[in-house]
Amino acid sequence: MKFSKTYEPNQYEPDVYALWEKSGAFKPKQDKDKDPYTIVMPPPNANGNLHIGHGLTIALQDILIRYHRMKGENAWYIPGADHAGFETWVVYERKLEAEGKTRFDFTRDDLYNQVWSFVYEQRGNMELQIRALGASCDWSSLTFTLDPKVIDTVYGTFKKLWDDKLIYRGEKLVNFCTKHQTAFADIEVTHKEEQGTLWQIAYPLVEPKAGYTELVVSTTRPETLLGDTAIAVNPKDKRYKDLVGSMVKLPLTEREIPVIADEHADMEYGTGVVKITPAHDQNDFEVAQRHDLPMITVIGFDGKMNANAGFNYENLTTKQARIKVLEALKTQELLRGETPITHAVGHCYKCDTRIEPLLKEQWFVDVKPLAERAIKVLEEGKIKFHPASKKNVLINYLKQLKDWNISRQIPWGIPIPAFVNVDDPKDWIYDTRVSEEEIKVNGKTYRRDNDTFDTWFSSGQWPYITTSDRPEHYPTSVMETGADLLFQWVGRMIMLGLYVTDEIPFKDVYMHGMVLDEKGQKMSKSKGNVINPIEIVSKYGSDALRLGLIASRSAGVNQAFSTSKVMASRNLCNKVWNISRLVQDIVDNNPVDNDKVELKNLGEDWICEQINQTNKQLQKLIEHYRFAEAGDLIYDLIWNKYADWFIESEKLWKNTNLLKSTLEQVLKMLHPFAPFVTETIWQTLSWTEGMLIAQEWPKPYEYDQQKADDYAELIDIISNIRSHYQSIPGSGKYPITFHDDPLMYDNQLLIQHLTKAPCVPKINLEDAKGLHLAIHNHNVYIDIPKDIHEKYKSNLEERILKMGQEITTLEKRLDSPNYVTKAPKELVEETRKSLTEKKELLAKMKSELELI
RNA sequence: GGGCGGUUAGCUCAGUUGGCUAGAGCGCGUCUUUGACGUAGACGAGGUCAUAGGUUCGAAUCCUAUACCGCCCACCA
Repeated sequence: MKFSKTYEPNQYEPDVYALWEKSGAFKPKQDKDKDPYTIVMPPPNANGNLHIGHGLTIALQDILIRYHRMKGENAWYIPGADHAGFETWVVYERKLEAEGKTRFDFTRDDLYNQVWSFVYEQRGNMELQIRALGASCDWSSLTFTLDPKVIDTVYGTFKKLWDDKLIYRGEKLVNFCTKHQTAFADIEVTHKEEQGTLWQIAYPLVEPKAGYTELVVSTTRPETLLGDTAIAVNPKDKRYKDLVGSMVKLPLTEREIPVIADEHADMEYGTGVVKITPAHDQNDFEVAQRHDLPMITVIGFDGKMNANAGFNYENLTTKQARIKVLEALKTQELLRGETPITHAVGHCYKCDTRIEPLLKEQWFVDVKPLAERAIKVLEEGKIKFHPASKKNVLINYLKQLKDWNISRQIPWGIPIPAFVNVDDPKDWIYDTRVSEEEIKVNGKTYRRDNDTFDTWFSSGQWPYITTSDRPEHYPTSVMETGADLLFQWVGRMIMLGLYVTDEIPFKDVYMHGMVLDEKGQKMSKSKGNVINPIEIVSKYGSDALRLGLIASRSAGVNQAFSTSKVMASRNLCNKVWNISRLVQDIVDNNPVDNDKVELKNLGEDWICEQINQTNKQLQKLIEHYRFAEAGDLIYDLIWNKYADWFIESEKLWKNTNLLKSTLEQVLKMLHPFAPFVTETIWQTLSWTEGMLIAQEWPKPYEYDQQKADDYAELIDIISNIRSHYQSIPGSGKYPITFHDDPLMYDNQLLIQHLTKAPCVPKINLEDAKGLHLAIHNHNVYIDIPKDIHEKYKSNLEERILKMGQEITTLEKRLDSPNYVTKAPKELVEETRKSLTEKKELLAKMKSELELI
């Protein structure tokens, strides 16, 4: 293969990925002497396409995996696919709807099979996209969330919770979406601020008492009045003290309900009297439990009023019922007023339907003991969080966590392995024969629960399910996922991990923020501002997307996507490509018959120093999850050091073996960040063997520090000369002269080459003329004609002024006795040194000015 | 109501335990057919680090308050 003039990612990426996959490089080594390093990929929706957030996730995880693989660890990156219960179900149900069918036309098993084939058709897409992003994951260990081993483990956990009495079947208020016909966990409900109305309604006392004939309550949902079973006042409320125990007439009905005393009633709010509708309000439900009140359901699962609401209201939607109730109240002169309010209302996160709290029998996990254990390990710092602040956020969440409803009324998911006695609704048994609708046990007939598990109940067990074949990889090394999943996923993995395995599921948690659109807005299909990662890949290359995504991004912070960063990254890839092209060219034209790497020129020690420093720093940054800084660092090495100085210098020196060696090191260090271009180069270079992905992380060079420092001085000298060349009036370049300066003398050619000076002769001191530059301890002259020198005077004066200011600053600092005594010695010493140097420079510049 | 985060160059953002002249990319200006790269090279301009106090020899960094902007959680009827 030859190097083309520009790097065309599309031409190489698919082949390179195939090469890696075929070679088995993605499989973890089984070397017992090496540490395992494990990352479980958060399983993308098997049915969906990847979004830009996946691009970020995979970039971060793959950087870690490739780095640790090169460090010689047994790196294992485990891919997954999520059946995404509710998400996929919504998509499928829409499809059914389009075909004029509903879920009720089929049995659960039929539906399950249909969705299975539907997902199976789509699944390849997602996996291809993961490949396009360069994920070096072990495909042979891909786990689908409905694989038998997942279901087995989930059933085992359910049974263990059952036996430990941490699972119970309870009739409680659940968050119900009447459109999707399923319940949700609390965390899945989206709360939105809404404008509403607060109506004041009078409930007449059966027997007037203590000067009252009626009590006025406030409500935002008058239609639920039909299900009221009490009204409550605060026990400390003196106004109503004597009324507690009295009965009021429930408007629009024939019922009479009691006045009770409960803390829930807020004396400050409205009249201080609150209606209690236990079957349709979480607080009221709790009040009813305390006071043993009846619960009357007046809204059905279809979102319409039911028979309990009375024949006037039955079958009306809640909206219609509200209007009718208000009209009736008005007619009966029981409406006492209305005020507009803003309040938070729960909505279905998928279809935005208002969530209806309804009484329903469901399976609940008693989370308290699980949460307590999780809180303990978190407080002990056993799991490190990036960003660190997420730890306390999670602890606070776990402290107030309520019991977890794990039943979902959708067919697409893991069936709950529980059966109920057809003759005794309290008699539930655990059995995994979920494909049978009815089973017989001990002569009794049991009917299966048709519900499925909440997806997070199975995902919450992901780390130990996916690593079960190689237990040495559990606990996993790091859980990298989106910050939005802290509660619903990370928290549950910790709780369930501790409960089932007695171990933490992962040692570190790294949470990335959301990738916003270029304007900083959240991406959404409805806004039409979604960026497709695969489009970016085809336009700029996978490496460019990765580097662009990690740039300027820190843990947990939402940040805009930036095309300019992607382009800058694409340019870097092209730069490395061209560096390699040149190096290959030099190697071809300057063959050597050995492979001994020798440092022969100043800049060679310097580049070795720079590579070593970058290597050391890079490792530190990756290990601390500072990806953006790591990306910057390697960019800086390649572009500003390797290409701009070393390669430019090597055009003169042509140290073939060193060029080979340093290029290899640079490619290795860049590889975790830009795997495709670096591997493509590795495969194209004439002398490299094997695959870059499987190379060892580079070892530091030995070099001469003095020589490296000398070259750093040359860089300053050359930069200084270039800068002056630009600011000297006119565009002419003039000879650079010096006298008695070994560094200058030894590097005349280099200086000439890099400054494009016409010549760099050594002269006698008395012949020195023109512009005098004093850089470090070097006296350099730019031999400009006298008239131009005159014009240049103001420039010199400016520099003198600036230098004077710098000196004053340093002097002030050193004059302060506190600084001298309290600041670290080295720092003070450095300040002194710097002051002396600057003073010398100033003197030189002043004498220079006098000469003009 | 509770909690978390942000405010640094024209734009998007870095800046780890306080320490030398506060950085990057893009953008901007001037110059450049150099043995690879114009997706390039050289040079340069641009910041009172939101505001006000405080701690300190020293603050973008720590503390307090204020303003504005985001996000998350929450049953206010």
